[in-house]
Amino acid sequence: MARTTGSTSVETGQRLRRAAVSLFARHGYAAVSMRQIAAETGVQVGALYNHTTDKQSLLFDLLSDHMDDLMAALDQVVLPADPVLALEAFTRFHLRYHAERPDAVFIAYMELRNLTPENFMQVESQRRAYEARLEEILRRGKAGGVMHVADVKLACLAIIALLTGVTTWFRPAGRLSQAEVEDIYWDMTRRLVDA
Amino acid sequence: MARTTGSTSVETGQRLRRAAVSLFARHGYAAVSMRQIAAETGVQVGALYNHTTDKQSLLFDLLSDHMDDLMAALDQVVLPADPVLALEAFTRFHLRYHAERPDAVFIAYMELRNLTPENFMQVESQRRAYEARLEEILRRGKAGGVMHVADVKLACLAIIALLTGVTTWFRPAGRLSQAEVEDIYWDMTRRLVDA
DNA sequence: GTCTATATCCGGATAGAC
DNA sequence: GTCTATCCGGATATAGAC
Repeated sequence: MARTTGSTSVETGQRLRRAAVSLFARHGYAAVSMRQIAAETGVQVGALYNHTTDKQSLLFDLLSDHMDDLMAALDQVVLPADPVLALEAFTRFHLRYHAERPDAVFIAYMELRNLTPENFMQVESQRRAYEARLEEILRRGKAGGVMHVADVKLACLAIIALLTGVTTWFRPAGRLSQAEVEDIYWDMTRRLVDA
Repeated sequence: MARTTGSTSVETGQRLRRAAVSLFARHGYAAVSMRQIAAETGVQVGALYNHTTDKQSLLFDLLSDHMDDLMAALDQVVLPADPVLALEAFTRFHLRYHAERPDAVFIAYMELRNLTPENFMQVESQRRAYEARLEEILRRGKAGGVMHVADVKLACLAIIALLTGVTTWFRPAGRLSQAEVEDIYWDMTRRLVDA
């Protein structure tokens, strides 16, 4: 189906990526076929290969670009010098950014094992760079005596797990609004480090 | 390869399940073939079907039995009447139980989407029953004024996410021992509810 | 209960016309 | 850039001998 005239390479490429993100999130990378992706994109199978070299590259690009976007978005946030305020800013940013892209977030941590070892290492290092930002905040808070952090690395992992877990159940039409969830989670995060 | 004499149905069935858990955890349900499972089990493909009706049933049985075992193990734990002590007991139980079966835990929350809708509903209800135990503790702690819990449901989900996240990185040979991790996570959990 | 062999289908990826 | 047609390997599951 779907328009063969008027379509540019960029547009089809975008539709392909959106289709892949949606399908991978719902069924998992390994369970989704290139035929399904083609159908969702609105082209025939062969045409996909004008926009990606193979299925693995498609997954890698989605994950790697997601991490790039996440880092770039965090860089736009002005993190206050005060560690507690910085932690609040980080918490709210993380929740909001993830709430806006549930599918991309979901595959970013569910499909890591379907990357080739080289691709996995690359994405892992991007993820560590992101976590390092949080670790730095916790380290400053601990050094300044305004947070109780027994172990910076563990607190970092705990907070990330805590916050990212929201994406597994949050629905905009649910009992709580995004803003309410954000407030409650910031409250819990703050208490977790005793700030 | 593999003994055809001296093997009983039960033994092969156990080996099959162990092989499946290990492979599913490493590569994901959809990415693992029955051939691989057969090789790891030490039998030929056809023999697998004496012990499971199909691949989907195999996954379902693993997940459902895991949830049953988890509930049964929790039932063995004597939860103190005091909510804070009960939360500590729950936290330590959860960490220890999950640390002992990293593979089973991993697939129990990674492979939910590969269940058929009916099977998914069944396992989901088992999972909710487990979470209800934690919710009850938090509800009592809040009612008794010994915990600060803005929202019981969210605190429950947050704590589960926090604790279960440990399985994604914990290795016995790592920087911290199981006991150290347990203490630090109980400390963070306690602070999270301000107990 | 396990084996070998096979039916049947679906997967990723490519070739070549338009 | 997209289409149709196809190669080819590997998937689940079954049949029938031992």
